[in-house]
Amino acid sequence: MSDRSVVHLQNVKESNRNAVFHLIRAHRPVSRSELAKRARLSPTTVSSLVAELIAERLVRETGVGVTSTSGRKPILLDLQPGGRYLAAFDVDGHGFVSHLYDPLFDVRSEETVAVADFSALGRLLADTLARQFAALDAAPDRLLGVCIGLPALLDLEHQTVLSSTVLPPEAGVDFPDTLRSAYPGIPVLIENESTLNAYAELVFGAGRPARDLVFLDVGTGIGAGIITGGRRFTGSFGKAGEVGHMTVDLHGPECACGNRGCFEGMGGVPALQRRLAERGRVSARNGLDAVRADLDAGDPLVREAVAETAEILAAGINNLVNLVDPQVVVIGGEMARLGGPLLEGVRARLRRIGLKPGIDRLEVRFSSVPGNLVTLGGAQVVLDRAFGGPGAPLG
Amino acid sequence: MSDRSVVHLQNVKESNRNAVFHLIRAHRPVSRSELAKRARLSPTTVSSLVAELIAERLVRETGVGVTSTSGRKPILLDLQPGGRYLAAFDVDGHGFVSHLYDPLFDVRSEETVAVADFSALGRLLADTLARQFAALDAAPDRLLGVCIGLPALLDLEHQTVLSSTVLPPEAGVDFPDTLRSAYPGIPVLIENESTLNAYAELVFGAGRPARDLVFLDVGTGIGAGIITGGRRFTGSFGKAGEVGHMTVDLHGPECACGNRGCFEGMGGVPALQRRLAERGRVSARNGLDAVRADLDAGDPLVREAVAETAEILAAGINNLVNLVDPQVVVIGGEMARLGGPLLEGVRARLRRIGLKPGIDRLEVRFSSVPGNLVTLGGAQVVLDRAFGGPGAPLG
DNA sequence: TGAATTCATCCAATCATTGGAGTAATTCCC
DNA sequence: GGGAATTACTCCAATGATTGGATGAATTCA
Repeated sequence: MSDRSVVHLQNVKESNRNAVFHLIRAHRPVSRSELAKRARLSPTTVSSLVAELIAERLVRETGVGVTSTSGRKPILLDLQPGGRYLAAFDVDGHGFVSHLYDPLFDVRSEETVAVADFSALGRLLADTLARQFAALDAAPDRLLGVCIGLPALLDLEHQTVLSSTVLPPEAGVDFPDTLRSAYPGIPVLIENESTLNAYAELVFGAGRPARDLVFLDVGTGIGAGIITGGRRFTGSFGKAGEVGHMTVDLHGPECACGNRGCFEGMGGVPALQRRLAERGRVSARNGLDAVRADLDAGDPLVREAVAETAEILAAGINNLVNLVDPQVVVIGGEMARLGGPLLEGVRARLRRIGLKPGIDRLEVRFSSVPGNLVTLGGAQVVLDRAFGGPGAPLG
Repeated sequence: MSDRSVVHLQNVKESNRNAVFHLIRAHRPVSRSELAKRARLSPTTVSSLVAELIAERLVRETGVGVTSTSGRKPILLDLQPGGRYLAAFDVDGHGFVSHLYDPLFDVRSEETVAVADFSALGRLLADTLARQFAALDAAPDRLLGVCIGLPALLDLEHQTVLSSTVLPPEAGVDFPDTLRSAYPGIPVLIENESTLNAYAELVFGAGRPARDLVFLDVGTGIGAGIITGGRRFTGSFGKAGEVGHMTVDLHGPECACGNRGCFEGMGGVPALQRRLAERGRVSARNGLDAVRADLDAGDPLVREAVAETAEILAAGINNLVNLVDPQVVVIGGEMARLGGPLLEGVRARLRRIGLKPGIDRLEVRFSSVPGNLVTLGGAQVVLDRAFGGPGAPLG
């Protein structure tokens, strides 16, 4: 660890190449000369680094730009669509989605696979990826890396799966290694699903750019993905964000975990359905769309039940805000289907109970990113790994 | 921000010089040859960097070592005691302590100042420092930096004081600037007191080294200092760790903040005194030493009251553990005077309510660092700033 | 006493960035 | 329309930092 900070000369070039890549991504299309100014590198250096990026199929020249004054027009550089690929899987208890992105984050290939036998998960992931590459008529050395998004407890330092309550037990913990041996030399990363949700919202989400963000996944259970200082944060044992069993009511109802007044026991979807049932408003379907309809129709008893849930959620959010102090909290999961009425309830309650004046600067919203948050976040993780993004190091 | 990652050639040397400094600090006394192996730098480079460090009075040759086998004996390098200084203040509502450390973290000068007129705080800090340097007969260019530890809300990005409920209002927010103009060119940093407590425990604390740690200051109020991934964490608005008003009991007693069942309202010292009073066990003195005595004497009613407090504390700690997932939680503040009986109560309760198996790996203890945690942490912050430690960058 | 070993330094070479000269392309202005 | 000015990019020699190999110094072992 202590020798991490040592800079070996060959790293300098790589580091600057990555910096130039990030600058192109952030300001595309952009000229060499502008890159030199932004990076504070000499034009010579930028030219040579750009030449490398072009040779690696990451960047291309894309025409000429305009100058506000006189002088030669700049050659604009942009990322090369379809030049290299970022693979990301979104795995759940039923199967997985595989997305192949290019560095522009356009989906170049998509496949959804229902898994019957999870003991073959590793092979299925590898085969799917191979199929997708074959369909694109691209060589696998065009792959920059793979990220597997998982609803599981992970040891990120050793990149191993510890356990999961969502995946069938026969999935085991070796499937990332199966993928690794199928693609030797290509980084295969694993990351927690909630964390990827949060990361995708941070990187691709609307609103002002944030460095600290919490994604709250409210469904049957409640889990959180946490970003602090622009980095994915998973805690020392990989279980940061396991907020479901945070105590919000010492004398509340008993939870399956043995404690009382757990956040997910009182704020999750089952608790809402219980509140609806108590009021004689049972929604037969599992989904909450019917509840949303009742809500919009103005049913006062349904409103009451949702308002109670909003209060619980606000209390839990307030707890995590007092601890993590993010700029943005994103609410996702099944509960988000309740839409505006729920969100407004949470916001109003938060304004009442939160610490002033910080609470007024907090942004609480639903997801604003189109597409699959897990694979988007996963692709960004792969990009970070390849080009030294904020969450990279370690390697 | 994006041009941060660019490596300019002159940074390479500085970065490696810093790496060598850290290695000397970590493995002292140590030879050039061993440094080269550890840093994976060539012997030549190490020699030249060490020569610079010696010229800067940071390092000195300190004799010869032994080789397990044959061969020339190595010249051992060590930090130079009293060569350069790290200044750190611990400011509270009554005055401040000033400590001058050397890079070995030996206190070279200590002064305690009671402040009558806080509007002159900046000048008092500067004068105290000048007096200390004069007494040491050292030039102020030997100062590597200053850190002011404050019980206040801070904007660390702009290094400004936002507000404080502990400091008298006449202290204002400009006193760091007064110090800055008194010592031009010397970095004057500010940092939150709780965060420094946590940082000092992380860096100097006993037990296995941790990368994620929470320091819980339990007194009249409850505040937390948080370290994640070895970095001081203060959140986006500087208020991370304001756990005092975390809800632990939605139907609990009303708090001054307007909510019910706040952590500090139920787990702080006043709540304990209330519990004692309810049982006819009033400790007249403010301090908890008398309570500790009753506890040790085996008074069952006092034990009961302390056990209740331990349960509340465990619930709050469990909440923050589920969110931040640290390896270590350190309990400090007035409440720590209750010693073992309280700690055991908290641990036992945590084992019952915490998520398995993670909770069994969590270490909960009192402070294990002798000396002033705030100035120790502050001195480390100054060192980080000067030599690119984990929490440094930005500059 | 000599061979082997380890530590540290000197020196020429290497790698990456830099500054300046040189070329290319475009606008301004006469 | 053509020259001056301006901006973009590239070639080339120079600079700064690290490196590898040779050299010298100090020590142990046989």
